[in-house]
Amino acid sequence: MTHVPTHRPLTIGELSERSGVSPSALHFYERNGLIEAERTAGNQRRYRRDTLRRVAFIKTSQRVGLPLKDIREALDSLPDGRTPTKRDWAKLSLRWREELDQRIAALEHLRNDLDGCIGCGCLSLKSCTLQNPSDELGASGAGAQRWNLPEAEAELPPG
Amino acid sequence: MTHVPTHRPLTIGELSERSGVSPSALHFYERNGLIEAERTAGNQRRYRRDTLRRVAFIKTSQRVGLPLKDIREALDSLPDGRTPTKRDWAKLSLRWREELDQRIAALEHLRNDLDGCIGCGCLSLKSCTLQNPSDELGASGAGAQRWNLPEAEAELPPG
DNA sequence: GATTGACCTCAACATTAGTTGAGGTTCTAG
DNA sequence: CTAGAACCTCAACTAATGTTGAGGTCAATC
Repeated sequence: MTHVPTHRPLTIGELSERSGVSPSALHFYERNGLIEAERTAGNQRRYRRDTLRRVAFIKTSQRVGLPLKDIREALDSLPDGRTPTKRDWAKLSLRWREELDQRIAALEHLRNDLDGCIGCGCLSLKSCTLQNPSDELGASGAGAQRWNLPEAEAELPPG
Repeated sequence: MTHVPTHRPLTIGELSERSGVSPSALHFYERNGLIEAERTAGNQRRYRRDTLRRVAFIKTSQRVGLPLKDIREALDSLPDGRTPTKRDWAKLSLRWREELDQRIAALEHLRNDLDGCIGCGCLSLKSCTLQNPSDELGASGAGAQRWNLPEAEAELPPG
């Protein structure tokens, strides 16, 4: 076996291949403060190996449905070691879990409404539950959620 | 009460107010073939009243997570009466339900994986379940919804 | 020392779902 | 008839999440 120094930093190609994230996306993450890299004398990126874990965290968070902005905040909130440790991950993943729970609950609620409306066909803007989602997510808690819901119910843009 | 003729077509302002969809969005839907309108002599839009139902259908479909493209296809697939009738709605809502089921299942799967990984902290790109999505959200991501945590106010630096 | 693949930056484009604004017209109430 | 609200079109912009390409440099190999 060739001796491959385990601590050698990763090139962008290596990080890309190992993480499954394209180089252009890695550039993008860097521009947006999600990851960082040292540079060689010739200005090429060299990633510390724990960047792999960082990228893994980003990917998982995206799967949960979080926008990069929030993921960045989460990462920024970590003690300055930055890349999530086991302990960090445990904490953050609990938060992610709550988000997931809410998301699932909202979809299940919608499914219920949908079931109630199949065969009804009213789709009434006034009375159909499906058309009046506001109480739904409001009731489901924290007031934190907001999807593409029609907040326009209250107000239309000023003429 | 003033006598308001029930069959008078709707102006865009009326449709907007009654549907909770902004005029600009209605324009947008029209440009994309989701709704249509007749015009007055002076070129203003007049919507048949069943457009309300059509817009309701669009909104609900969006809540399920479908992109407009798919919603348009569904509408286009209807017998030429176009705006979904009760019967149409029953058929389509069954399809929507399947969509929803899949989305929910995918999220639940993810939640399971997340639970399995809390405290594990590996986030290994090779072995962690979380890092190896089995075709879950990746495929169904067409209309993947994003939920914004409202407290997240920080901005990403300009691209 | 030349080649070649990997890398660099910067700008533009892609997609989805719209919003905003400028500049002009129509409709309706008084 | 006129004022003002509502409407029209068209273009440009927003936001998120990147991708693509042009033009040029670096690094490793023959």
